[in-house]
Amino acid sequence: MSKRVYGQYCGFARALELVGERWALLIVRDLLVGPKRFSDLQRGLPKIPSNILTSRLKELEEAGIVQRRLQPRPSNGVFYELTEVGNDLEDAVMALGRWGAQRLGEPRPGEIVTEDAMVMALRTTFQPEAAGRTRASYELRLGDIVINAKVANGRASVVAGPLPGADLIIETGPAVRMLLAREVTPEQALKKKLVRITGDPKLLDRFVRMFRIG
Amino acid sequence: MSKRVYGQYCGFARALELVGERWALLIVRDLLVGPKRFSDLQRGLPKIPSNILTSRLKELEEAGIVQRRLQPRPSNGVFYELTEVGNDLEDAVMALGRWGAQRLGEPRPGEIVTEDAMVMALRTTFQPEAAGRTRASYELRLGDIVINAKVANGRASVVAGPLPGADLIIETGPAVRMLLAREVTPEQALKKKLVRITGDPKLLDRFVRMFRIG
DNA sequence: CTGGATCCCTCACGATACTG
DNA sequence: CAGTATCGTGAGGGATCCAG
Repeated sequence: MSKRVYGQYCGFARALELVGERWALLIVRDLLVGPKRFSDLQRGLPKIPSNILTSRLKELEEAGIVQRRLQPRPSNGVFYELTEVGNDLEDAVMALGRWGAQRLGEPRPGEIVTEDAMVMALRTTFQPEAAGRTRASYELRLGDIVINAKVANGRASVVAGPLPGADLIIETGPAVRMLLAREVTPEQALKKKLVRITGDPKLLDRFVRMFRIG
Repeated sequence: MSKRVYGQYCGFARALELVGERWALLIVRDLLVGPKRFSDLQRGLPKIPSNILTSRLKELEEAGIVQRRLQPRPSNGVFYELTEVGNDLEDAVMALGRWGAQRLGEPRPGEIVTEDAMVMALRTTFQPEAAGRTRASYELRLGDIVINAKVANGRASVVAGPLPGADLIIETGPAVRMLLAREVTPEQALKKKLVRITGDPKLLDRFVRMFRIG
């Protein structure tokens, strides 16, 4: 990493030296959702070669962004988690994600959706002002990916996994992007079967007001 | 660029595909300050090989982030400027710059400070809440780099160049980082001759309250 | 199974030189 | 000024192998 240097005394350049390498910020993105083991990261980043993952993790660890933790029992093994410094990258990751989401377009052949990406996408698109005093919980299903979001007090908590008792269950696919980007209305999306819901349709209206692209 | 792909249908991954290549975001950083010609960019990024600059500019243009403009007279030639899409990267650049500035430390041997980097650094560190109703103008000199900042209505306009009639002139060097990071107080900085001012010292206190790292 | 290490191959990157 | 041309290197990609 010491060779990949920009030669500028500048915070932004320094940031790129630390996390600008290929794959590095995607690893951070997944770790922002929660600690993970090596193989979890591989699953979330199917196209990363294992040697690259190894060296990125080592670099991120040396940079003080990630730390290894030996899990006791059960589930012995090594876990990787963000340090506080690493967690501070959240703002930057969300800002870039927000920008990218606006230019996402339709999925390209072979592109996959992962659980962590979806969690971060929802966190990224959350609009606190639009939430107001809303209090609602959602379970969002995309294929076999299930995540959930709880909105309260103008904040959203988005994590992986199902949420029994959610106010609304939304079943959808990659077309959910069109919904969040308001290229279709909730009505249209339901009619065109881009989404299927279990619960009060009004909660879907609220959802697209609180989580949106652009 | 089409080969350097992450295979994920995710806004953040898409963003990295568009601007994640080495040097790309540094070019964007400089263009956020204003349109530039090829040689201006080279001057601001002394370590970038010209062929790399060429191909990055081409990629950024194809991605709709940068546009070439043929300048009529005077100063015939090609100018590069950000499109609106490119300008929308400002939030992300500032967020990353803010993170990096906190881990900047002391300059490494051979590291340089450029005008554009300094302009963006000041924009990045501006804290609107701390500005309040302040109305002040500053000229900041680092070696032969001169930039200026005007603060009014809770907003700061930071651009390159001198500002005749500025309320305060601050002459300093890379040690300005310690000041913005509040590792030294303005008093100490003046006493240790890390900065020299022309104008009311109270304006320096205001300055470090409005522009700060961390 | 997890958590890597090792090998090889290729192409993108980087340095330098040169040109319309 | 605004780039090409050329060429060497090494990081990234992909497969395979191995230890606990």
